Amino acid sequence: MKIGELSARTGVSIRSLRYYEEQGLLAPVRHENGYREYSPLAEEQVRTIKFYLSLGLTTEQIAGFLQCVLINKEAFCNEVLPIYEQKLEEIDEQIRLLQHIKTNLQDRICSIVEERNQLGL
Amino acid sequence: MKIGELSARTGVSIRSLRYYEEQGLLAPVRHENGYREYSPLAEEQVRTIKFYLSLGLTTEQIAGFLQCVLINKEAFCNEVLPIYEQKLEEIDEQIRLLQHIKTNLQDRICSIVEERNQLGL
DNA sequence: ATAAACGCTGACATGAGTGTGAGAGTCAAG
DNA sequence: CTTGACTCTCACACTCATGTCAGCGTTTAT
Repeated sequence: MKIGELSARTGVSIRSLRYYEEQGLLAPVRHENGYREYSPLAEEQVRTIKFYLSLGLTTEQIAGFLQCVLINKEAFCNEVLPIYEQKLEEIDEQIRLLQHIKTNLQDRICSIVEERNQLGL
Repeated sequence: MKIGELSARTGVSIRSLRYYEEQGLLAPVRHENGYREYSPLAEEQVRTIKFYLSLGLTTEQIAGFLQCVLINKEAFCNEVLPIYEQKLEEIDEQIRLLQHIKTNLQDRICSIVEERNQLGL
C-alpha cells in the first residue's frame, strides 16, 4: 500500500504520515523508485498512533513504547503506565489552571454586570 | 523611569516590556539618546496588562480596550464584556477537551492495572 | 579614563504537529 | 507520447509570548 492509500484509509494526511516516520513511529519499506510501501498492519498502527496523540502524548513518548504495544498487550509494556500517570498529572494541572482563570473571568464579568446595573443601564 | 526600573518594579522582563510596546500596549517617550522614559503611571499599566494576560487574553485583544480601561472603569468599556465572554467559552471548550482526555487516560490506566491483577502480578 | 552596568535594535529559538509550495521524478491510462 | 495523478525531498510558515545572543552605543562610578 502506498502513502496515498494509507492516508485515505486512516484519515491522516500524507504530511503527517511522513512526519510520523521521521519521528520513528512508522518504518515503511522503500521501492526501488523511492516510494514508500506500507504493510496492511500499518493501518492499525496509524490508528494506534492517532489514539495516543489524541491523549496528548508526544510522538517522542509514543515512540518509547509503540513497538512494545504493537507486539504485546499494553499491560505488558512497563513504559506505558508511568507516561500515562505523568500525562494525567499534567492534564490535572492544566485543568486547575483553566478553572482558576475561569473563576477570575467570571468574577470580572459579574463585576461589570453588577456595576452596570447599579448605574441603571 | 527607565526600562530596567520598570522591569524591576513590575517583575516583567525587559524583553516583554519592549514587546508590549511593539504590540501597542505601552507608549513610553524617548530621550534624545533613544532610551525609553516611562511615566509613573506605566507601573500600574503594566500590572493591568499582566492581569489581562493571566486571563489568557492576547496582546491584540488587550490592545483593543486597554486605553479605555485605563481611563474609565472596566464597566464603561463595551469592548471588554464580549471578549470576556468569548474567552470564557474558549476556556470551557478547553476544559471539556481536557476532561475528555482525562477520562480516556483513566480508562487506559484502569485497564492496565486490572489486566495485571488478573495475571496475578 | 576606564570599566561595569545599562540601554538600543535586530534576529533567531522555543513547542509540536501540520499546511503548503517548489521542483522533480514516476507511473498509468488514453 | 502525452497528460494527469502520484510520489519524492526540502524547507518555510504557523501560534505567541518570552528567552537569549550579538553588536554596539550610553551612562555612571571608580
